Amino acid sequence: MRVRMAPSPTGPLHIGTARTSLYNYLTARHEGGTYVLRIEDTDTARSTVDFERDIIDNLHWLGISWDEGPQVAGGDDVGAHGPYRQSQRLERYREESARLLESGAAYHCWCTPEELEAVRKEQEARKEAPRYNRRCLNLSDEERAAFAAEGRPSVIRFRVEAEPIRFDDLVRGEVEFDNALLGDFVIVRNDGMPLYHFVVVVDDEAMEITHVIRGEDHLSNTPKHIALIRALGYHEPRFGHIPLILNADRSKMSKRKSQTSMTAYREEGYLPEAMVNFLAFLGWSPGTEEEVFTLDELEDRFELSKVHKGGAIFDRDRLDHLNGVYIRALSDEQLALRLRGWVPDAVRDDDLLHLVPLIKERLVKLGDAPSLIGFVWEPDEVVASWYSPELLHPKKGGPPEARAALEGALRVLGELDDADFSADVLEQRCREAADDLAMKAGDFFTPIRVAITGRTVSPPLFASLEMLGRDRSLARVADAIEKLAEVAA
RNA sequence: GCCCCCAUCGUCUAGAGGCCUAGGACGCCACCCUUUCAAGGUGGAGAUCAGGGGUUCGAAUCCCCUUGGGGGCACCA
Repeated sequence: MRVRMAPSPTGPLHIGTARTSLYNYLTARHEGGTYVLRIEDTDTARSTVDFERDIIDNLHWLGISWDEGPQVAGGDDVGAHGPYRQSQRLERYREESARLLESGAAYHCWCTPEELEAVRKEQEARKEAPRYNRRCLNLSDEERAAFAAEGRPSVIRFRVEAEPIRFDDLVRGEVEFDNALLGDFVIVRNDGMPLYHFVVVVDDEAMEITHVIRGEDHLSNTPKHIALIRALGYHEPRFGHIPLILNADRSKMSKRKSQTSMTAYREEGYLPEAMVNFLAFLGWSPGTEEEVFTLDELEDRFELSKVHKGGAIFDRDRLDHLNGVYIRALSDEQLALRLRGWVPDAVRDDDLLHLVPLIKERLVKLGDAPSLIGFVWEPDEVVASWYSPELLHPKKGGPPEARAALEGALRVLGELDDADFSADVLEQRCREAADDLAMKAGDFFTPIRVAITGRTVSPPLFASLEMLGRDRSLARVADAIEKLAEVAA
């Protein structure tokens, strides 16, 4: 079995492309097949090497690897079926279109876009299917020669036979189309660049692809491909059309309505293993109630035959949940390592490691870390700017209660030396202080929490104090008291 | 407009004729734990299986129709 993914570098890696790539990858691995990456860059106007890099890097990031094709953006090919970039295969396409021309399966067409548009309008007015009227197929030799002599550029059209096309789709079963409804479509543009439907067929043959697994949006294009395959005398691969990933309104997932670029999710701090797990379950399930799977396990369990037919909405809540599951499953050391990019360089590795237990179970995405523990490395003024004096008030209480708690804290913290400034001791002393003041523990802690972290929601208070250290903690409590006073004045 | 595909809680899904008075997960709501928030635990609301016809002793599961949704019909991929 040989399968492939064929992204077009006309944009960053799309969630849908990633999922299709994943399904291909899993199928190849599960069946012991070969996986090929082909870059479909015939749209020279929109393709860039930067997009190619985004696609390849993100695929690697997800843990998807391939046996043939470029491994690095702009890099050399690996594999015996290259080149793997369509822009480097132009000669082959030219030869194959020449064969089609010669056999009469394709013909030159000189119609201008304006002429085509006029015909289309007429057909619409008559409620006919809009398709090419074959004017150029029926040209006399003299007319043809005249156009050619004129030097007018021409496209090459494939002559579609009026016949039913039937195939057994790997996920949908028997599907039948009537090619009599199809018009003769263009396979080579008038500037000589071959078009998608044509190159995809040429390449799949050249790369000996046996199973074409792609999005359902290609289902109705398949009869075109099969017609082309037959005209060229190629081997017909099996086709499998997987369901689409949908926007919240059930339309095909799009940039307009959803965040579709993998890079964006990566930058928010989703883990690749969570993304893979999530994507795999959008349209597939093992048929059991298990739902947390590593890539390895997916390779083992994935079966194309269990892929669904209906589309699935991309549900961020579910992704978030899974991401949390994977984050919590990481060791402190592993999580600290992953967090490195989200935390300032000034924060030392061993400090970061100590911070990890404070946030591990409240992290949804890695990118949430700064808002949770930023108070540790941000300067006092910055943290103070995060809150207004009213936030210092305990739930049931106002400025007097806040002041009492903060002054109590100032005294308690001041009594401890650096060696005793640990979460355990801190908690014990603060509880005693709360008792002395006849305050509920929670009411006593709230003003301190806000003074220290700048927020009403934070990691556990005493561990936070310990991380901050005696001097900075005292300074922040003092700042808070001052802030309270300013309002009173 | 034409062609094709699809249809189980809000969402992802289990379900391949009797195990289904439809199960799980996310989300939501309560309660417990608790210094906040999470995490965790317990419980709950939530689907007449889109609707209607068949087939069958028996249908979420098979067939047909309707409805709804989606995709495709480019000198984009």
